[in-house]
Amino acid sequence: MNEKHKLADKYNPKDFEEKLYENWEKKGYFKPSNDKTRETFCIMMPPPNVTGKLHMGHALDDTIQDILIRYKRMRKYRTLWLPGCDHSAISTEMKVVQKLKEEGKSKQDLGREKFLEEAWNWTRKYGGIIQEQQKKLGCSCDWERNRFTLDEGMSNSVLEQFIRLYKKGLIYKGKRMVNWCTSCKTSISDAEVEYKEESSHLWHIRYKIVGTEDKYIEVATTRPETMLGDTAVAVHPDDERYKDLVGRKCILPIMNKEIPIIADEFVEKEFGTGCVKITPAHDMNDYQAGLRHNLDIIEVFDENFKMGNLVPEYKEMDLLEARKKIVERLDSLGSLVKVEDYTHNVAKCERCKNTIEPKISEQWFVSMKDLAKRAADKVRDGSTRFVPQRYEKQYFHWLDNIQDWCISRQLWWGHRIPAYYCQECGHIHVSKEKPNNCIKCGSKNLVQDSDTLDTWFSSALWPFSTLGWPNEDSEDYKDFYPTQVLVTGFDIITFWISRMMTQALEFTGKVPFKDALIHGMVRDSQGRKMSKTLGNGIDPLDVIDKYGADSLRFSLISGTTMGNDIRFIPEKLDQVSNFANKIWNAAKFITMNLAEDEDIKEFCHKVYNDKTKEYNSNLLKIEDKWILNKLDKLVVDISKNLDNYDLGVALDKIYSFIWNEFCDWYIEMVKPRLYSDNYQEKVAVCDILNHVFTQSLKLLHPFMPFVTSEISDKLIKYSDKELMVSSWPEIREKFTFDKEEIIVEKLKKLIVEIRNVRTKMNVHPSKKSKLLIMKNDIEKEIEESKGFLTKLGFANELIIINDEKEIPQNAVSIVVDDLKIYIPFEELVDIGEEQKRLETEKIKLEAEVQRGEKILSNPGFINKAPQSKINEEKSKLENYKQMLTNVEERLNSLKLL
RNA sequence: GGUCGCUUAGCUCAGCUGGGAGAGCAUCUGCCUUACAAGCAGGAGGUCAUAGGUUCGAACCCUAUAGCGACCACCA
Repeated sequence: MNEKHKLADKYNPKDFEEKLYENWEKKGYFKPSNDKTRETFCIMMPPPNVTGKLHMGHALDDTIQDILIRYKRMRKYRTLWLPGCDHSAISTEMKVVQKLKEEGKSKQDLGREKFLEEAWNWTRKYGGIIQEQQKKLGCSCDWERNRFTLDEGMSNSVLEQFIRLYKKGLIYKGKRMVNWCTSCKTSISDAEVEYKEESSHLWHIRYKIVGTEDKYIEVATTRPETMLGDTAVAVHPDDERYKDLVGRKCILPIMNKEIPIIADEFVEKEFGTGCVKITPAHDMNDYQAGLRHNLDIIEVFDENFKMGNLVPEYKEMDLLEARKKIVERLDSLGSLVKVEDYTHNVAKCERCKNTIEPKISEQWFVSMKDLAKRAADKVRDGSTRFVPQRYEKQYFHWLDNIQDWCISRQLWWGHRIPAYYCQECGHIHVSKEKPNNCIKCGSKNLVQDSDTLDTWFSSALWPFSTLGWPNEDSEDYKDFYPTQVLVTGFDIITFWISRMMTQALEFTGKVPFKDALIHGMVRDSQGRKMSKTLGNGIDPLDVIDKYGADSLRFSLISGTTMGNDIRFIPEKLDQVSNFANKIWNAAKFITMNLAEDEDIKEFCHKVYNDKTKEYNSNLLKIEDKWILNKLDKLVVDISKNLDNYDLGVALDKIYSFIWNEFCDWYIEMVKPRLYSDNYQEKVAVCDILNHVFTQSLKLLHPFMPFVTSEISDKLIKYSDKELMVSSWPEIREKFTFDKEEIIVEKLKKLIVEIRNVRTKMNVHPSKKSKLLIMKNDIEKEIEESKGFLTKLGFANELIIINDEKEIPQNAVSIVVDDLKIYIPFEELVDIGEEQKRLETEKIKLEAEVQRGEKILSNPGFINKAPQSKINEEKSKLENYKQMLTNVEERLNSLKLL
């Protein structure tokens, strides 16, 4: 026996998963085919953080992509799944800063050059861990095309992008109020801010109205320390309470300064006292109001967000401490009216969770309005499609309300902004290389902007920069762009999808992908987010280690719908293990029964002709035709599901085909032939078993690549192709064996009935009896199916009878449709029980008949339902009537006994 | 406040354009049947959140309500 045929005794994923992967990679199976006549199918992997580790979200994302890629590869598309990593500016920089801090050093101590060196070292050391983990998951991506957002090519794309946008006037520099992370010390975009509820207080402070002795205007604030920088108090223009105060002035306590009382629509009358203090330097709304009313902007804090020098007493004081002091002072001045408890949302940095402060600073922006409109239109006209469609609303909402995109970050790790400032005349040069002289004044004293670009600025180019853009003649770009589908979570529709769309349309004139496939979030078994703080995260690597990658993949896909969140239920893993084990055992059974090599070579592969794609009917028994027909239909179904991204449905179908049809029925049906003395028949059975099983494994392969390959590659002796590079089963338009399928389904029902009757009569399985079957127009098929009918019907003999006279007087009759079977009564133990059983059945059948008659007498149904439906109901009714008659007959015959 | 989603068996979820309620797990009964006890064969268990509407017919379409969740905006 050839070594290749041997499977291990038990399913143990550790024995083969890693080996298989290495082999696939070594053989170059992940690379796109060289056959350029084939249609291409390309997915860009959303680049994970280079510093990241694989979590369940990635596992889901990668599994979905791998399924699609493997499927299309087997469908003989020229598939490319391009992997890569993102330099993830803030989080990497944070980690390196942290490391330096532990060594007692700071970023500034090192200087930019050294720091970057340090960051690169760090990246090389810790980066790429995630890619090793993706390999464990079985991701069949082309590692030779692996990209990193900071590599040379990608950096060049980014420069090109910046310069082109700048020259077009779409990038500008401006002074704006931005979100400033006080810990990362950089601006961040709106999308990177998250809000957290905190309990605090609402301080009511009164400002004395100028020209009065004891009239005050009362404001409510959560940040009393900013009052030093107030430049106005605002009320709503329609607020009757304060109407006469508008235009007057009040006195800012502590500062003893007169500030105006203004009216502005943004004030909500119902909130607090209806009066707002305006601090343009430290609040987004106040800033806007300040611009509208031409107010002074007075900064209260210094650049480190300590108190500034407005009141020398507070200089460099911590903000919270200053708040305390100022409140005390206001209290002593009699300006503090009351303090309320209050919970409100505080802006936090998404990355470092520290406080965000609004800050006015000079930043680079991309003007988004026109770009956004184009991006939205391309989804509106269907060029790019969201799956599920409902997510396009989120996309539209974002783009229709777009703000300009702040792209500069005060970080070092990233793409440095290619802007050079002349130190003499201040002229800004934007170019890839540093110019030698200022084109305006000729000075050689040029200094590059110290800021870097937002991470998403480079990610926005991912679908085409990875393929060689801006070189539009590059082979990959020509071959694979635009890509087919982008797979990602709904959380980055705004961050990423919308930006890829805008940039792709601007630079390539095409949408970057046809479909945006959006999946949900993986949650814990109680539906909570997996998070470090809760400690409820499940490490996919642990799962792989314990259950194997296939099990993890299965548990993430089975029974789920695209776009909905997924609860990760550890118990599901047991289900998969059982399934894998089931397949494993089926494979063992088939290998075990395979005839010797020489004979196989002679006989096998006659049942299915690879070239004509036809079955050789002469060699097929009825049950073979049944399973083949089912298989053919399954192939069509699953292909359709996969094309529509209904992965969960597809997986569950193949699962139940393998288990419930192939294993539970077909293998059992075929056993008598397999154990028979007719050698030729035996080999034919092996051939069909082999065929059906390997075709099923192909269908399962995208979902569970390892176990299917291990089995198939060891089982299929006659194919040179390994499973992952073999062809998808033939998708047929017509099914050859519909008739046989129907007959076998009837026989199955019959067998189930026989077993039921026996069970109900407490007949032990080991007890065999005769079966008599009434001759009808499918006699030939019955004859053919004698083998399995006998085995599964617990019979020692099956006799076809022609005449009712041949029925033993005391026999149990079982009727399914037009099939009638009789079991001699002597084995039936308890007549009373049988009578009871039949009576219950009679009641059921009577109900069925009633129902059928009711429906068919419904004029609405008869007039409006489709004819096929009506016919269906009619034939059902006929069947039930027939069954009812039979039951009644049997009851009568029992009574005679 | 705006938008969207979810509510189906004890648990976790399917249910693909309206036509007799499904799977896995759990539970119960009977089986060590020579691939598999990680198994086989059966059973029980659901007013499909609630209330209306459309329809001959609704888990599915429409309208409201409730609970849960997400996203966006705002939160002085």
